Amino acid sequence: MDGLTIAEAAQTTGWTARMLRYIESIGLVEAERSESGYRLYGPAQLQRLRTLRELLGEHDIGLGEVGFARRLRSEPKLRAAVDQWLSDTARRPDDVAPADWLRFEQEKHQRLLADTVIGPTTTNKETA
Amino acid sequence: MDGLTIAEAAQTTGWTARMLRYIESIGLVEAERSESGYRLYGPAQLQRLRTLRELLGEHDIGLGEVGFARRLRSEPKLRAAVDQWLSDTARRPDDVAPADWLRFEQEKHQRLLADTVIGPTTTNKETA
DNA sequence: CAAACCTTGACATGGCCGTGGTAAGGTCGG
DNA sequence: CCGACCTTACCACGGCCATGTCAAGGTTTG
Repeated sequence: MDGLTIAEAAQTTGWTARMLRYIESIGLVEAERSESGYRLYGPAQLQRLRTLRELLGEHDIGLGEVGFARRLRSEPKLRAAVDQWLSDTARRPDDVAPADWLRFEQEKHQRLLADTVIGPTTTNKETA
Repeated sequence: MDGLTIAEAAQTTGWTARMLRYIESIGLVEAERSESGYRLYGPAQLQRLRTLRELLGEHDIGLGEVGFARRLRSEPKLRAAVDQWLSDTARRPDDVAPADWLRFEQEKHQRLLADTVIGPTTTNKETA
């Protein structure tokens, strides 16, 4: 059998055994398994665990964010959607609404209200 | 004054006024302000809010993740660090540890134990 | 001016995250 | 064979996230 057991790996990397299991459960750094099911950490994993620790320490992020970054890279569709939304920051749909979009939106607003006017005070009390 | 008020914007976009404020507080979609401080949503913001809603609905992510994605793009240092860690997935430091890294690590382990041996049972009871 | 809107700020909730602990049971090494 | 280790599964707890709700006070408008 080659590779450190989970407790040994925990010690050399600075995590706890518990966290090593957790880290594995969220898809970052998974260990090999011995025939009987014991986790075995090789040099690659150990290094990875150490750098992960550094990563979290230096920047203000958590395991969750790293996991999300991983999703971003493994799900190109998601990546594309998010990226597009982010770059869309200042794009105004002039082409869609000619000039008086405002009145348009407000009229729609009125229409919506009209449809909902059933309550007493008619007060627009957070009509969610 | 041009632009929808927060309640109007909430209605046409499907969010609640509360959430519009929250979304602004975390840096996504911020509205203009009238002289007296009222939030004013223009067509660009409205569109953005709608697409944001779609984004969250279609993929399984939350406002937090979008915020993080934004950080990734605005903090190149962070981006680089995370990206590097992620791509590092299978890189083994053969160059660092010649061949018997295992024994090396295990000896270090022993040394650590030796230094800590003070308790009674010496049991390696999760020596964290 | 009064009603209905807006502002910020604070408190409250339910759910998930990171973590620890423990129990029931298999494995390994002297 | 026994003690120390490993496994999974569960419960627990504090913290933060996403929301709601309310209070105190300004603004807009019929």
